[in-house]
Amino acid sequence: MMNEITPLERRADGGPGPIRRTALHDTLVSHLRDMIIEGDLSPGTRLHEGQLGEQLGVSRTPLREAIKYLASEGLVELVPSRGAVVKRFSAKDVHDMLTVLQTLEELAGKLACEAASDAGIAEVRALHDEMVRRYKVGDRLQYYKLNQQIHSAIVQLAENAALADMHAVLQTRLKRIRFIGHEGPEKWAAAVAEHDEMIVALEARDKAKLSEVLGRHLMNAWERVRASV
Amino acid sequence: MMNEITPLERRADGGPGPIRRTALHDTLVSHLRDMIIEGDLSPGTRLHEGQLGEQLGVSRTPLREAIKYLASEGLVELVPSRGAVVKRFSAKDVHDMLTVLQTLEELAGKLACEAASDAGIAEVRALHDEMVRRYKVGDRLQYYKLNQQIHSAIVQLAENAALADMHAVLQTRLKRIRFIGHEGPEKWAAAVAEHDEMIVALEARDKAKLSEVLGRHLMNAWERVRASV
DNA sequence: CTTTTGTATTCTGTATGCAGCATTTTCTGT
DNA sequence: ACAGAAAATGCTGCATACAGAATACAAAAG
Repeated sequence: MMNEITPLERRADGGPGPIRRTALHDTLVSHLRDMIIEGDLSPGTRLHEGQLGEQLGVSRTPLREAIKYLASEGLVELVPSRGAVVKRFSAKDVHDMLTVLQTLEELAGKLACEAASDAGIAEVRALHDEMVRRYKVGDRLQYYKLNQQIHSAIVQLAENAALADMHAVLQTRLKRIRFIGHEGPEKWAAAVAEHDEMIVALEARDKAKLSEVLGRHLMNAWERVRASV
Repeated sequence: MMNEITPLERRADGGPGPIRRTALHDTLVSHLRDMIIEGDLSPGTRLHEGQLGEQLGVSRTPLREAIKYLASEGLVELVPSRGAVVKRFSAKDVHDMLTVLQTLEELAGKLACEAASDAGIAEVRALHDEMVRRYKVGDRLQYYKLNQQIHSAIVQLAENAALADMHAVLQTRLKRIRFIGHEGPEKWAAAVAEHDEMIVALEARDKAKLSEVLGRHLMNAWERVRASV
């Protein structure tokens, strides 16, 4: 990754077309979040208000507001009188997050089997098939993205906003890690196999099974990334 | 509740003594959070930047930053071009939150039995005894506060930062509700009895038992508050 | 050469000002 | 009197400006 830092798309210019005048706050938050996740802002980096604001083409005020938002999300840390730094996660932190994520997904699995519509399940199946396709081609990036989407989709099926919130926060915090985690072929194959079990269990609405597989999947996730943390 | 809205303590004056120049941001966040929890700012209320800032004796800038922080925490909702309003929770929202909280506390119970020091457990016991004392006297407010503290303390014993974070967010969101929930004598007695089971299980480091009791306790919590939501 | 202290610069924290959007009030035509 | 339009008001969103804290640097003392 390590992209150049680019100014935000603002479309404040009189360009034609439907002006997506999305609130700057949201845009900034997403942008910064992505920069952190993708490693443009690595852990420990100080978020320099003046400099960063200039690079993004935004004044300090909305930038500071976005930083505060991300601080509450746990991606950056606020140091009094010294600004904000990108939070650094220890191996234990990652393990802890995965432990909680595991519990949440087990719950999501149970709830999803009860609450999901057939159409919803079909959508997850579609994502799954697409992911397997990417796996066979060896497209790691798209594989990862679809992988995340599937987990999020299952959580969505649970129809529990609080659960979705908590899951999203942890998943975001972990994205930076998972993004890096490059497992070998055999572990990758194992992960795909687990996903296969997942989708089958979901389609069968087998609560216990789905919950178990999701839990196991995340336990193994730790094994897969522990080396790189 | 419904206190007067008071200006923040700032100690910017040249008063003697160790100046607790705690960052204004943190102070503001806590203050606003409390105002929301205690009902000074009820759900649906618009957070008027100018007015509120004047009442608190703070300019709009830091106030806006604090609001953004609380938005990420889920206590307020940001409406583009129309500011922020205190988030309103439906009965389903509360139920969903309790469901997740239940799962998290079950996990916390298991981890606490493994990780807790004897001293840590003793502290929880002390809180528990104090709570029972308050119960017998009928001091509802202190009872509630100690109740919350005990749950938080058990989560702390689990030594899992991510778990503590998620738990804190949900507990904060729910505080507003629980604060209101005034159960009758018999339900109150039942709750205390459950707490008794909890502390015994914790002292015995009985993972399964503690987890089970915590889960049951929160299921019952829903029964206790559902009427008032 | 190392350490310390005073100064200068840089950055954060807070306040204020201005422009644009939303809403409400008022004016006008029927 | 009533409906619609236009003006006016109030508020948010963003930018800028100023003050205080922290850091970096440099000069002087040991």
